[in-house]
Formats: sequence, C-alpha cells, structure tokens
Amino acid sequence: MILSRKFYERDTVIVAKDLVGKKIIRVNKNTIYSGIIIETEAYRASDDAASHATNKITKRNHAMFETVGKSYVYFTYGMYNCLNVVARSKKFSAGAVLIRGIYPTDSIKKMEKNRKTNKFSNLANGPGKLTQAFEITTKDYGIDMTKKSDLYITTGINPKKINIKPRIGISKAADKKWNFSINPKDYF
DNA sequence: GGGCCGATATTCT
DNA sequence: GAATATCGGCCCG
Repeated sequence: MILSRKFYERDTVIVAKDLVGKKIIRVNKNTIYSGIIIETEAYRASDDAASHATNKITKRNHAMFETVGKSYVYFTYGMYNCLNVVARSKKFSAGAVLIRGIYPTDSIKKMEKNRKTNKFSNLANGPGKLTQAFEITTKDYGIDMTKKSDLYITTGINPKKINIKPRIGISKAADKKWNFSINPKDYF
C-alpha cells in the first residue's frame, strides 16, 4: 500500500521515525529497484540550524517549502546526490526527511553494477550510496512519491525497536536526536 | 575497526 | 574564502 499525502502531513520528526521499515521503490528504464528503509533523519525549518531550509528559499531547497510527499534531491560535496521526502506539519514552513540507508531487496545485481562493488552491506548503507545504487539524480527532483511513479514508498516491515541518535555529519543543532534507524540483522 | 585526505557544487559569510 | 545532510582510498594495526 502506497503511503498517502496525509502520512507526510505530520511533524517532520514523526514522519522520519515512521519511515523506518517502509519500502521504497524506484523505476528507471526497465529496472525496478526496491529496498527497506533502515535509516532516516529529520530536517525541519527555521527552528533547525542544520537544515537546508533554516534560511530562505533557494534554487536548491525550494521543494522543502512545497507539497509534502514529493522528492527533494540535492547535490552535495560536489559529487553526491542525496534523497529526501518532503514532510511537515502546518506549524512549520518547510521540512524533509533524509533517507540515509536502505536494505536492498530487488535488482541487487544491477545495484552491484551501479556501485562497482558486490559487497551487499556496502550497496546502499549511506545517503550518497543509495542514490548511486538506485540511479537517483537531481533529475528526480520533485517526483510525487504518494502515487505509483518512478519513485514511491509503500508499507514494509514493522520495526520492533527504532534506535534514536543525533544526526550524522552536522555541527549545528547537534543536540537534536533526529536520526532514526534499525539493524537489518534483526529482520533479514 | 579507525584516522586522515581529496574530490568540488551550492550556499553562506 | 569557508563550510557542507559524503564517500573511497590510503594508511595503519
């Protein structure tokens, strides 16, 4: 069952936690990739100094201020793409959930080719890695993920316990524990 | 396993 | 000019 717009119309932090365990599906040409989301992070609005949306709307971040349930893809460190889903409650002007890691389930052979490795645990265990594995670039900016398209999210597994930690790779707002994850070894 | 480094677009100072 | 929601290669050990 595809997650509805309503799912994303809640506080970004809640949505980030609820996305752990869900299934993400990516269609590119004749390949259908899929995986279970194992790690996410919430990035909110002007209340969150680490968020791309902490200041004003830019060419890069505008999706974070627009329709919830759509993709926000950005290019970072001059090299890598990262995938987010726009999510926020009415209390905030912007917000998105960074998908930091997935457990690959379909088209694993193609992911190995895309990633130039056959080490399963290294295929999509990072935000830059999963976009390489799934062939996601800034061309995939603004896709509506609440309907069957080239990128969408459905129900998946039911996590027993979700780990809560500070976000990775940030220096501002480092006290916020908005990183959510599960250990795939507990489920697969 | 961990520590350092280089790759370099977008945004901020 | 500096920092950044990163990663792979290198060095260890």
